[in-house]
Amino acid sequence: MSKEKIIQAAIEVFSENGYHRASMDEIAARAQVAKGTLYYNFPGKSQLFKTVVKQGFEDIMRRTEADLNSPLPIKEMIMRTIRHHLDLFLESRHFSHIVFNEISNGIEQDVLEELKELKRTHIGFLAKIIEDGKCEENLFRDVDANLAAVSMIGTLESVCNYYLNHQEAYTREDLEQFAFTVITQGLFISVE
Amino acid sequence: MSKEKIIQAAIEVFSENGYHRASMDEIAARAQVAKGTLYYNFPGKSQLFKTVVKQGFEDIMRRTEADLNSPLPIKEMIMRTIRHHLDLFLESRHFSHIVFNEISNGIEQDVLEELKELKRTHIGFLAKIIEDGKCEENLFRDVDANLAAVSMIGTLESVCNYYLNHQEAYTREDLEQFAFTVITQGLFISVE
Amino acid sequence: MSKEKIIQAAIEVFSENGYHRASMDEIAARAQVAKGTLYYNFPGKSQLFKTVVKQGFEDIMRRTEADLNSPLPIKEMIMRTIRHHLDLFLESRHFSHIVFNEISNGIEQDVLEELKELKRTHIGFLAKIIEDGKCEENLFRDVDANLAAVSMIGTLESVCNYYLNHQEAYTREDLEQFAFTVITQGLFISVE
Amino acid sequence: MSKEKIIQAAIEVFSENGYHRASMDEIAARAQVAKGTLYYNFPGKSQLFKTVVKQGFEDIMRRTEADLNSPLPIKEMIMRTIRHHLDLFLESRHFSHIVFNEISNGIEQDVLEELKELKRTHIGFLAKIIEDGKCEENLFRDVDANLAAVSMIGTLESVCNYYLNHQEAYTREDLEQFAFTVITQGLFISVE
DNA sequence: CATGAATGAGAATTCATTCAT
DNA sequence: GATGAATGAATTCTCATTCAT
Repeated sequence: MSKEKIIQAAIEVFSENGYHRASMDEIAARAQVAKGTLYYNFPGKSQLFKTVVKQGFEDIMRRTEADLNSPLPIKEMIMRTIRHHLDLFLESRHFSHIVFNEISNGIEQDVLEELKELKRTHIGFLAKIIEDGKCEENLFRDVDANLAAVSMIGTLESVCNYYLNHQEAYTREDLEQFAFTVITQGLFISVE
Repeated sequence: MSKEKIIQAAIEVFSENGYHRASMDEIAARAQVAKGTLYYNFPGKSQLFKTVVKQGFEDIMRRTEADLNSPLPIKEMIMRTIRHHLDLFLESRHFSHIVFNEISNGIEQDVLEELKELKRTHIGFLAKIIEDGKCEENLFRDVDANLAAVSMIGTLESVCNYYLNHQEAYTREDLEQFAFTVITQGLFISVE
Repeated sequence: MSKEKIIQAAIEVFSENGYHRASMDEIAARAQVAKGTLYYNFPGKSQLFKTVVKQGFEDIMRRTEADLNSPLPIKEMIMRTIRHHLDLFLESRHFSHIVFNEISNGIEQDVLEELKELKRTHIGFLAKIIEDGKCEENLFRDVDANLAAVSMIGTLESVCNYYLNHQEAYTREDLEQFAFTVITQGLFISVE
Repeated sequence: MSKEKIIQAAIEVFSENGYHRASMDEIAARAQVAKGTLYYNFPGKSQLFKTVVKQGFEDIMRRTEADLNSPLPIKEMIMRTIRHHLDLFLESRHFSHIVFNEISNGIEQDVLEELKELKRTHIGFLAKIIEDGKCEENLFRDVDANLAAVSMIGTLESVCNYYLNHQEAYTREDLEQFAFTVITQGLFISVE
């Protein structure tokens, strides 16, 4: 059906170009529908973008959640969470960038609000994993869980971006290992 | 003189809107010069952007360097580096975002190349601080210094972004403390 | 439909102003369509120009060819060819000028190449008429047919241009007669 | 002095680009003077253009006249006239094109009038050579001398243009010979 | 449901010209 | 005489959106 084709095309185009550089023309072309069809299915560019972003967030949360169903040690949970986020970030670099960062630019206020809400949900989702970990195994440092979630996302996104430009220097496993280490243990060897 | 006024206006406008949303019209208006004056002083939008970004990078590196030239313990150096980056990020939120993330979107190829070079320089600058620290005090974990630099930037930017939307919940000192902790020690309390 | 209206308007505007003085705004206004419609139908100014020129060339060749179908004495064929070219040149003075001369200025290289090709085709078309004449009636001097074609066009265009500025002094018939004489017999009465 | 440098630069730039594509910036750069200096010496672009065109006309007329002041047979006079015009046309292809054709486009009315006057003078100059020939040797056909002059210019310009694009196929001598033949005797071998 | 022709507001860029020094 | 920074009108082109079919 058109709607699904459009969303897939939109994911591609937004991912490759960012919100502003992405054009409805190209999305339509990529989806192999007429431009009018875009507007038949979505009220406008920003709404289409919202749908795409929403799907991305839901996707990563669903994937992560599914993988965390069975009771696992915290370390393993964090490792898996990192892995799922790396997957998403490496699949569609710009998309993740948009999702986590570009939400602010030139989008209608109301859509913007919804996007921020989605972002909050995602941060909350990660924060909850962290909070749960705190209670269960007393492994986490007593820091604000939201900030912790946010810093984790920032690290992952930034590191992925660098990796994508220097793939010759690292393997995907290096990346995972590095991310896990730096997120959980930081840069210093030990602090009294 | 016009050139300086334009750069200041451009910093503002690019910071507030990102590269694509920023219009030469608004930059000219903000700088209180005619649109032609922009093109008299800069070959085009992307070149102006490059100038602005360059200035930002040089600024933060100069500031940081100036503050680090006396011999200091590593911890203090990292703390100050973090502080300077937070300063920049909080001063011009979108600007830092652009500088560290948006460098990829729809900018002329040649300018893009120069921007990437600037970015590499900055990463190298941070990596060097980390490398030096490794040698001198044996405090750093043996991780890749470039990835370490990149992850640090990612954390700081992401955390700043969150902070700017939740200023009521945290103080600037909270932020600094959190960033320092999470960057140097990670989220976990102890590791065997 | 828009496309045809635009081409007609473009012929007018290009004819009256030449390529560079012609503005897309005016073409749009003359065609009574929005500016965007121009760009919906043609990729840009130079492509629109190319279309217009192409149509002009095809037009004159078609008209001439149609009139030369039946077997005619060479003299009559040349006369008719001259007549058709005068028609075109007098109809749209600048257009013909552009077509035959302005092809060189500030047009994208690829479009320019196509225009030159069109011009070559037209020269070849005239040269063929001349070549055929040579064989059939042994009337033509043994000169290079391409140069002959080119000099014929030059004479006609130049003479038309002058005529358009001095219409009070000559009739259209004078013009035709003069062109025929000077092209076929030259300025001198007789040469041994 | 500046004035002369500017004129030389202007000749070059107008020749290479035509009136509209030529920019005052480039003329200034080519003349190695500041842009203001152009306007100090000439009231504006069109006036500068007029000066340049005037100089071109005067130049060719002077050269031709100098070469024709000894008594010569008509044929030789025509040959020399053709030769001088070919010289000019081949030296600065676009310039001659401008001089003989582009004078009409988007130039201020008053300057345009002066340019037309210059053109008329040149046509008159050629027409006079033809008229004189008529009287003296009774060699010329009894055609309008102005039209004859104009058609001669058209032939020469058109043929030069073609030659410049096909230099591999003809020599300069071929060109001269062809031009002389076609102008004086036309394309047909004999007429009853 | 779907189309695609048409729109028009807005953006970047060019360039002849002015003017204070 | 000469300069060059500054101007702003004009120009090409883009693209989200609308609407009749």
